[in-house]
Amino acid sequence: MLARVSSAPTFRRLPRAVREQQMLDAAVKVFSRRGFHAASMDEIAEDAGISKPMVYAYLGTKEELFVACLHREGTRMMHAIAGAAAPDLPADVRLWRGLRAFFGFVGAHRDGWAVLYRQARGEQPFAGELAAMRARLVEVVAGMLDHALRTEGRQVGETDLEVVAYALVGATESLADWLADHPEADPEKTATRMMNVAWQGAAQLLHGETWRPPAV
Amino acid sequence: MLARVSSAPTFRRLPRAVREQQMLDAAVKVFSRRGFHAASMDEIAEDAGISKPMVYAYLGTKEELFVACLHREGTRMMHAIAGAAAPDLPADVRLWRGLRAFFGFVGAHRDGWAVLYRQARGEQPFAGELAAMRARLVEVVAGMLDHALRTEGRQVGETDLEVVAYALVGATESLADWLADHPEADPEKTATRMMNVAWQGAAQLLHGETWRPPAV
Amino acid sequence: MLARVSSAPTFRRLPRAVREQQMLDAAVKVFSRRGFHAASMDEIAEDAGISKPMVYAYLGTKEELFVACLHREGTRMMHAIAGAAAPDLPADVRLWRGLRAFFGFVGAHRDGWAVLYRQARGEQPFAGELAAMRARLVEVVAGMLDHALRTEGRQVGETDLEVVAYALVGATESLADWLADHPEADPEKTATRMMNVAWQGAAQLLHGETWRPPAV
Amino acid sequence: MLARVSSAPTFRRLPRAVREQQMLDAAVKVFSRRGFHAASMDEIAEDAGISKPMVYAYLGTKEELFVACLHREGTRMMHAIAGAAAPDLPADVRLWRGLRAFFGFVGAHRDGWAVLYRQARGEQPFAGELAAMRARLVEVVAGMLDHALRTEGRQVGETDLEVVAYALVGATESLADWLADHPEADPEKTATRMMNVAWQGAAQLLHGETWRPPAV
DNA sequence: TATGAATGAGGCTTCATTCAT
DNA sequence: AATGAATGAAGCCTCATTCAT
Repeated sequence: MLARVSSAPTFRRLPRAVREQQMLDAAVKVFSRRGFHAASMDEIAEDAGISKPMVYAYLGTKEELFVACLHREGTRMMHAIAGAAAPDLPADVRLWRGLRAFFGFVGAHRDGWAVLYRQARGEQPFAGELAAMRARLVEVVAGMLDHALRTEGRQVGETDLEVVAYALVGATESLADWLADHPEADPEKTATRMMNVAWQGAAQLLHGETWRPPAV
Repeated sequence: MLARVSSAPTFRRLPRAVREQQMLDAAVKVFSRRGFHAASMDEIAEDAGISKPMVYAYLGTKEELFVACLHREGTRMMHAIAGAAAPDLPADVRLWRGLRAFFGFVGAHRDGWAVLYRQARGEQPFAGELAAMRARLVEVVAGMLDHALRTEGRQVGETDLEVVAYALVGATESLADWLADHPEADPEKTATRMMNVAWQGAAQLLHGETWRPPAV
Repeated sequence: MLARVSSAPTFRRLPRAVREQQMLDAAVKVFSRRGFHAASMDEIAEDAGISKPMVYAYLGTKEELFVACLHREGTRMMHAIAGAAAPDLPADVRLWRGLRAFFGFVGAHRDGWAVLYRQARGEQPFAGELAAMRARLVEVVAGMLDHALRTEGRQVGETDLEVVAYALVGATESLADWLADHPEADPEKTATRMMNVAWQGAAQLLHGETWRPPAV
Repeated sequence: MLARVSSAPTFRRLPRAVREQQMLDAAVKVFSRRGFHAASMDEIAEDAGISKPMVYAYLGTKEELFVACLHREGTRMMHAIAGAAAPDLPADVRLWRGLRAFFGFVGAHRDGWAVLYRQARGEQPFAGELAAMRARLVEVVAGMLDHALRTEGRQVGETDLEVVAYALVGATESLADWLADHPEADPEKTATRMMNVAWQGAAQLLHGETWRPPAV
């Protein structure tokens, strides 16, 4: 009987950290392609090249897995932004760099982050995770606006600030969606457009030029 | 477990149109509360006080039912807006009235429209339906901007227009979400805030004050 | 083309009440044969000649199904006993008739009740249901003892009564197990034996002949 | 989800006998708390502070492990009883001491033996093991009764003896259950009560006072 | 000796959808 | 017109058990 030739390095039995990343890669891919509900744990496991029980052992429930995806991708995005927009720069520069980094990230992960994020908005169980992420963003943006306002010697109610920040974040998310749907679009150009809308609008507010509803 | 329920003495043999509205009411309610996937045809039928086969006979598949909901609620909203913002008014007045009507509608259907809409964004099968609705909105907004621009003797590339309109619509949707989540918030005030962001930003654009990325 | 001959009465589409009994019959059979855990819903459904979803629709979870079995069989047994031991008879006659009815029932359902009951004692989720049933029995027995004692002009502490009743019930259950495992054994004879142990022991107690631990 | 735990700095490389006892301790604990099926090898291994393959290497299959638990605890109990009830004592003294030792043991291992035993009664695979243990007990009790009968110059059929012994053992088990469920109860008092029921009842039988079913 | 990595198999449960009355 | 009865299909999750280091 011929000796069994040792098979080429098939890379079985990898350490946990590696497998976890493989799983998350697969999960992001499948969740993005199919959506949370239509995605099946079977497909994710198969795509990760591993058996289902391992996915459960390492990353838990389908929901927990989705949250883990959100977490990893969200953290990556946050890092990309934070690395670009240092807190000691002037507000407009920070905003611009932040936006550019954001759209750059989204553009580079067109089938990862943006789609994932879009899925999450509609599914109740992820409200918490998402709210936290968006809250961090809103807070940052509101902080920038507030800082700029104070520099101009002005001040605005907290709710006003929050709502405006919310609108800006919403507009940005909306453009991110748009970008994800238009593979040929240029992230930087999109960032510029958003900057135009955002900054010009905000600039007016900063200068006290408030629009008021006409007397009906 | 299917409980044995004594059938309620409801009115049988209603005309089809009435029954359909009852079903849609129930469907909107259940879809909003549970989300598309978590909603079950059983619950919808029960909530409508009717048997499942009737739902299928009248409104088809679960997906078709959801689309029907989207359709009815979307149409109602469009009517509300269109009725408020006559096309012969000046752009700013139209925008204001449109926004006010929109947020008024969302505020009045906090658990209907906004939630439904949010659900739909994440589910692939409804991309088409939603894209159509948003496209109509974007088109209207872009038209308003374009009209105003031309009045000023200026003109902007089509993509630019679309993207800005997209941003405005996105910001508005975002605030609609916020409104849906804050039952105590005042729709009119929210509309005012949105108007501030939108109009001030747009106004700058209209006057040619474009922000440009700094030379890196 | 030949007309399709109407198939012989295959008895599809039976009313709910009938199907429920069929399911319970199958469930009792399978649970008894395999034990709660080893029993599979698949086998139960197949044995009942129906699809699994119907079982869930009518009788709920596996646990709920088991409880339903316990309930039905327990109730039947209680009826058998109650019908035999009228409350206006003297205590010894009641006890005798009750025991005879009990062992008769167990003997007639050797693969139903006794086995089911035995399964239930070990599984945590059914503690409640079982405790309730046994409590009813213990209460009845204790009542009989108490009644007899009072007739003799004597009285015993409540805990004493409960514990003695518990012991009698335990002995009875034990013999029921024995009977279930010995298909050839005669229920009536077993009842007589149990009566001997129980009544003679109780009789002594009734006459105040208490055993006391010797001085160590 | 398998949490990433830094391995505790336990003592490695213990002698086999020690490790086995650790495992059995853990197994008894987990089986008692969860029941045979709900107990997982994972939890047992973790509770024993050891990896799963070791459990399999030392004690085999889950079933074998359970049997090993039953064995160890049962043997301990038997020793406790045997040590207390020397075979050369009079029957009543033996019975009393045996019962006292038994309930003392159960009381001292409320969450070990009694619960384990209760689990085992319902699970088919352990019928054999349990039957053996109970048979030994029944035999001992029957022997005592027989011995006492012969002392009185009387004799009873073997089945009669077995059944009566079975009833006594059943009553005792039942009270053991009761004791396990009532942490505040006093084992010695429980033993006294059982002795009353058992001995009084048996005593009558020994004296030939047999109860007979009335001619119906 | 000791363990982290890995999986085959199988069970429970749910749901959209349709049939027969 | 209307519904109770019925199911095929599929998904999540868990677990006992073993391999390779």
